[in-house]
Amino acid sequence: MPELPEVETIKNELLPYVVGRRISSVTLAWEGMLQKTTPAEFHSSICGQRITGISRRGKYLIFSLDDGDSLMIHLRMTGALLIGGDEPVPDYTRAIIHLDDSSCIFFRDPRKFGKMRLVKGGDAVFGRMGPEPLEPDFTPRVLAGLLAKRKAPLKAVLLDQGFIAGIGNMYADEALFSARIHPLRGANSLSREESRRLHRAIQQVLRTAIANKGASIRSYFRPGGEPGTAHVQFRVAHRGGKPCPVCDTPIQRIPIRGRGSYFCPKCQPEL
DNA sequence: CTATAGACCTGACGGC
DNA sequence: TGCCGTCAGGTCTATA
Repeated sequence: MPELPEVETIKNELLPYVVGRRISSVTLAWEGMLQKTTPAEFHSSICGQRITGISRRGKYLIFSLDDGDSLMIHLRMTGALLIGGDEPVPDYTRAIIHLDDSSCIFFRDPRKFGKMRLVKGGDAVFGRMGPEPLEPDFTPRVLAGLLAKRKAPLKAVLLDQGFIAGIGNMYADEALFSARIHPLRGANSLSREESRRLHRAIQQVLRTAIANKGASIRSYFRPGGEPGTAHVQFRVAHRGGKPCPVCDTPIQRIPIRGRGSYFCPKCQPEL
């Protein structure tokens, strides 16, 4: 499932294929993926525009278009953007963005959770969104300040995009393991030392995953169709019942806020 | 303001 | 073999 490292990889690998290309048309196989736009409005706005760049904010991809509009794409759980030529359309393709060199981008999404939105002029609009965890302004001090304001379980807080942008279920678990902190700890209960460890763990886990081109734990594929390899290094995420790589204790799985949360009960003690 | 529950979706999987 | 229930989780919306 695409989180920050996966979306970053998709952006990086899509970029050389689409920058400078003009969008000739868009085929919508599932109109429910459009947000705040009718299909007619969407088509008339997007067709003919040239793609000048792609950026990422949290888990959003933003395609910049040459008359100042932005195409925002969120892949949610099972979305993928695949570079296509004249091969048959992949299963579960919900939209096809046709480009002027007769290539295209397939928006494949088995569960239909993914969203597209065209924003006219100005900056792309997001909901409440916290700092980018890999930007220089995300300092240990900033994280400590944010944590102090929240008393919900740390796991729930890390998944809140208004707290930090881009972290999802897998990387929240990996970061908490790396920092040796239990996922149910109240966010405002961390010591200065623990908060510093968490800051370091978040950055290290995300950077490593980007270097490995993302984690293909379920339906994530890179634009060329290849999987990523970040999941090979996962130490707790989706490893329920398997031995902890540090102490051999079986990895536990508990639901927190409706999400499966994996951790080592010995390396991440409750108190 | 924070916190939480439900809705959106459908493939995969276990039990009978 | 097939049917059915349950689970997976990112984000938006509604409610306390």
